[in-house]
Amino acid sequence: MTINEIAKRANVSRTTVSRVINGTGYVRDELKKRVLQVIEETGYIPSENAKSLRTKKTNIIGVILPKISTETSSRLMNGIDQVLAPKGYQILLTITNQEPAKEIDFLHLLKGRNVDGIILSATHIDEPLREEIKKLKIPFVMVGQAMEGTAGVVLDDFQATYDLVKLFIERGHKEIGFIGVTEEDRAVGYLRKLGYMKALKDKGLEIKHHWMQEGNFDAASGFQATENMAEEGELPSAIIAVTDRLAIGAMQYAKGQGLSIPSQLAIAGMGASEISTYIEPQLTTVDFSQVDAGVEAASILLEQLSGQKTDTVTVKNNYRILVRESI
Amino acid sequence: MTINEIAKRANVSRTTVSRVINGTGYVRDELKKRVLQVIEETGYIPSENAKSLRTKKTNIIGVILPKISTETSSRLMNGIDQVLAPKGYQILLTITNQEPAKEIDFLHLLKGRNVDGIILSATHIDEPLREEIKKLKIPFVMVGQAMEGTAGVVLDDFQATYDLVKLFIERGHKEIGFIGVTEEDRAVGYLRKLGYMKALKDKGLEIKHHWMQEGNFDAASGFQATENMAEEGELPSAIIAVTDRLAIGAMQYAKGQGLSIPSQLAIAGMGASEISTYIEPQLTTVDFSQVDAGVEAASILLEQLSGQKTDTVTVKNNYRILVRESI
DNA sequence: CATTTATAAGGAATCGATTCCATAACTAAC
DNA sequence: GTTAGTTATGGAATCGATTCCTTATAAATG
Repeated sequence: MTINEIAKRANVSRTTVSRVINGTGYVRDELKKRVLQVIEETGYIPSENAKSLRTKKTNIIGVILPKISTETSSRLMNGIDQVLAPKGYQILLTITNQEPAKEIDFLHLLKGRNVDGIILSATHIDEPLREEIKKLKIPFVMVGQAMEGTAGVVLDDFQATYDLVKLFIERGHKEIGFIGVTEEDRAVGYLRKLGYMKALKDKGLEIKHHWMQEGNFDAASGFQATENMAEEGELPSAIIAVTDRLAIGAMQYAKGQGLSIPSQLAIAGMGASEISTYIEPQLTTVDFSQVDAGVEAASILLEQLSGQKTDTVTVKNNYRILVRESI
Repeated sequence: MTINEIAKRANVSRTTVSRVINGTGYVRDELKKRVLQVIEETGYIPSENAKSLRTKKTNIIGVILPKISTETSSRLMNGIDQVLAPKGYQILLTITNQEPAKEIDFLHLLKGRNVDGIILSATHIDEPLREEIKKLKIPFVMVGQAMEGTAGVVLDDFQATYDLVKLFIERGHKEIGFIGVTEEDRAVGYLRKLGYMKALKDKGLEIKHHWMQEGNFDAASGFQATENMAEEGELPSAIIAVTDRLAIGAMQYAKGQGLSIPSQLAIAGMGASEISTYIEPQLTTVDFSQVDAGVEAASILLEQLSGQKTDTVTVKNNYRILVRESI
């Protein structure tokens, strides 16, 4: 079924059919009825493809995510969709599975698909990627990472960690351990570590090497990291982990050793995962409100789409420390 | 930048440029080089849009999900993407937010976008939807729900629940409570309840009315449901909840009452959520392997895409009961 | 009554690709 | 030396819509 077919059946020109569908221009009531009738009968659905070839608007937004099965990503998507769907935009989803090269591939691919805009959730960002982004020339918003001259929503990983450490210090802790991840992950690995170190330094506390451990992203490595701390010297009185899962691993270790939380070992995570509310004791964590970040990113994109110059807007998304039983 | 522009700059016809890009037909090496050079210089990316208008293939698969921020959905997406991405397909994602009317809207929308195929994860399915699916005429796979004459991947909610109850009975339990959800959710609400009741009946156990409670999808309602059981009579010796969160609510109630799990109250959930492994005691649950379901659904779709007649294939996805500390 | 102006509808160009068809030159075969 | 096959290229149609332009009638204005 094409517009030509409809035109023929309704005995009008395809121009008229187009007018009826889009409600533009003048069409006699009688013809309009006839056309609508035929459309109804045939179940005709206009080809968005052909339409957007002519109008140069696809109503599709490309989204590039590092992973899909994480609370971070799905919350972000949730926020993005909340804003985009009511405006009639669909989401073309691409997932890099953390492979850096794919980010550039997908940028090309999305451009080739003539998407109206792109939202990129990047875990790291290097020079080639920066280059590609600069030559994009279509509405673009980056989330999770800042980039000069590009609109973005950043989560203040540095400050959040800083504040979390400060909270511990204000509560009297002087020995604060840290379980991080690889610095290749700029936000979670690098910036959070920096926030931790800066806070200790500012408050005149010693940074002990064995109190800084590194895990990957699962609970087992949080357990291991805590064990390492204990074996390489004394356990601190408090531990901050850069993800909730790592924190839960630390909790498991503490429980296994018969240490009471928080009196003998205070523990905090980051990310406000669902688990953090169900674990016992309930885990203190930082909520980066990823949903809001998605909403914000999509909103900025919509502004760009409507022609406003918001290229260099960088919004810092709010975080909240959720103080719960574990500290 | 269009193919015409490239043709002009390379001083060849657009036909030749097309041949170079697609590696079809005959092109002199010299010309090929010249064209590639120009493409490189200009950063030209062919319009998939124009391409698919002509070729009638978009390499896009539409996916309709009830929600995005659930482990079920993101696991499913994970599986789908694993299969589709390597084959060069992109995913156009639409989210109904549980609004039934949107399923039909999105079906139309996706068809209008000329997607090559559609995967629908439906929570319920009524006559209008059935009608729409029948007139689709493009490769289509349904997951989570079976439908006559349509390819699909189903999770055997009935049998899984049946088996879970059977397991309890084999372990000596004679008083088994059930926390369900609204029957409007056919799989989680209706089928699981049926499985529970059938198992009790088959084993000659009494179905006590107050042992069958209904919650929504959060832990609080699981807590509430368990409290109701206790207040309306005696607590059973075991409780099966249709989601892990409900089960966790039940656990919270039990802990609050000083009941030891599993000796005084055995508890099992369903869904194999991440939390289930971290909660204490670790929750016994049913893993429906949603990732596999996604893989399976995408694979069936690929078969249809390659022209095979797999319209009526319905694959039952395997489930596994994960026996852990809570029973 | 002549001349705008609003209403109404269609013809044809256009968007950016692919692909069928025609043509030409060169090589190989009988 | 004609015929057939291979290599090489471009012209033009096509996909399914939108939109500019033209034309025709009817109503309104001076």
